[in-house]
Amino acid sequence: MGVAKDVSKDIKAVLRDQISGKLLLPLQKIPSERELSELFSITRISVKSALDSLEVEGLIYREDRRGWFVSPPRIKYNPLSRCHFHQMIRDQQRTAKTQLLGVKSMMAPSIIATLLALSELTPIHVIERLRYIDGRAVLFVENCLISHCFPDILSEDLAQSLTILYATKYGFKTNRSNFEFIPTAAPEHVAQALNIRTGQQVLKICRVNYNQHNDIIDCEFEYWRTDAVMISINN
Amino acid sequence: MGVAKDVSKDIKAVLRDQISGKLLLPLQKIPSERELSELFSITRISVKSALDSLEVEGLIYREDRRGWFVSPPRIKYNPLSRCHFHQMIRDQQRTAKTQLLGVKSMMAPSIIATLLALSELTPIHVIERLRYIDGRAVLFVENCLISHCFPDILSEDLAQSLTILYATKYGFKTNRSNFEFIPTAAPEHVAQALNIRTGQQVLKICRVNYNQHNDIIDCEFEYWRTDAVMISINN
DNA sequence: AATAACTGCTGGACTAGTCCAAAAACCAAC
DNA sequence: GTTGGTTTTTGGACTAGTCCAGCAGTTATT
Repeated sequence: MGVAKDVSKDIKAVLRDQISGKLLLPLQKIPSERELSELFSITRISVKSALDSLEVEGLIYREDRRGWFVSPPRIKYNPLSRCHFHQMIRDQQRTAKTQLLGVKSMMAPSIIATLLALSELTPIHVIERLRYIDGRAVLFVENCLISHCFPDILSEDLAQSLTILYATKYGFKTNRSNFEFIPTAAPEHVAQALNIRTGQQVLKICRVNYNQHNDIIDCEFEYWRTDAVMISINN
Repeated sequence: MGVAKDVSKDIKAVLRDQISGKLLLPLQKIPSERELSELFSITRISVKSALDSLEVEGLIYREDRRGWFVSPPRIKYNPLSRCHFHQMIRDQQRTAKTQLLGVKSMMAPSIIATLLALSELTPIHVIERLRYIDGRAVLFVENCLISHCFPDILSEDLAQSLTILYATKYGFKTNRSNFEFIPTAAPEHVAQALNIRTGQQVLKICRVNYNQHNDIIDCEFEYWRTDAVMISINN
């Protein structure tokens, strides 16, 4: 889309300034597109364009038909630390919440089968969850578990940390993981859950987990709102 | 921007299909926005919106006033492997090129000083380079070196690997590094170099390098075209 | 043969609207 | 007090154009 250059340079600079100057605080609402277009005497399309650009930058985010809001600071995600979601968020003085969206049991589709190194028709469980930080839905997670490794797991509370559940109920420790971080667009079902537009940018993380015997136990697809996270690695 | 929903769903699906079906090949040009708008009987704005969305997905990219093109496969970037850029690209059967954009010598601004753990006014060299994969500019790099650690470095060929230069000329080995990966928008000078629009999404990588004595020797800012790369970690 | 000027094509930026659907606020009826 | 419509507000999607600037290829000039 027309990305802000001349007319919208103004409004971008003003908003950026207001945000960095703490006049607009995290989670606070920004005036509506129509208001801004009147304030700056430009079309709503140009306003949208400027807001889009600030959104890419990670300064603001939109909620469908609710308005635009200032983004809170990014969470630091260290893939090398064996720390589960709630712990990580708590360590950064933020509050976390997990909501179970649904569970499906099915035969592993080919992409998943390849990732999990399954050679033939194998049943898997797919657990879909939505994670919140400070009350805002920022992460959609899809876990694919090899069913026979986790008998009876569906009767457990799946809103808790799966890593902990693996350890306590099955004696599995996540020994190592393979990660892939891919900036891409949100697929339909993810966009819907995160309340963003289909095709909007997200950070996709594909993760394959190995237990202490070096067996693959599950894989995970995470979709983060890009303004909510940064990857941090110290080695 | 209006992200593709109804009218533009069509055009998105068609292009996606043509690309995955290899009817449109990497680096190949897509029909112009005006042509597409006639072909699908929709406005150019709607076409733009659909193309924008495919761009976010990483399937296509634009070149200013030249047209839209199909993205080649992403490069896998493993931050834990001590492998320099040209080596990494070669290992993936692609061709790399580095172009020196310029060198500045200055006092470290506060952000850099903090990163490099400098306590007082310290001169640094800033080396700006542009990296190409298969002839396409995909990576803008800014290296900030503490000047007194690298006497006379400016007389060297700076288009080669700095890691290698550090080792051969100064006996420095990059022992470990801290990384931060941040999906954000391209600043003005980066956008210009990469030939993308200001404010377009990029993957920003901040990296601080330590030598074998555990001293910070330099820091680096990388800005990747998001469709050109994925981060891959195995541990 | 080299260079400068022209020209068409491309995306960039923008104006001025319209219609729609979801969310939220409001208000009246129960 | 709660429920259930109605109205208002908000962003989503779209139409139908305009003008501009950079790129590339051609043509005319030197």
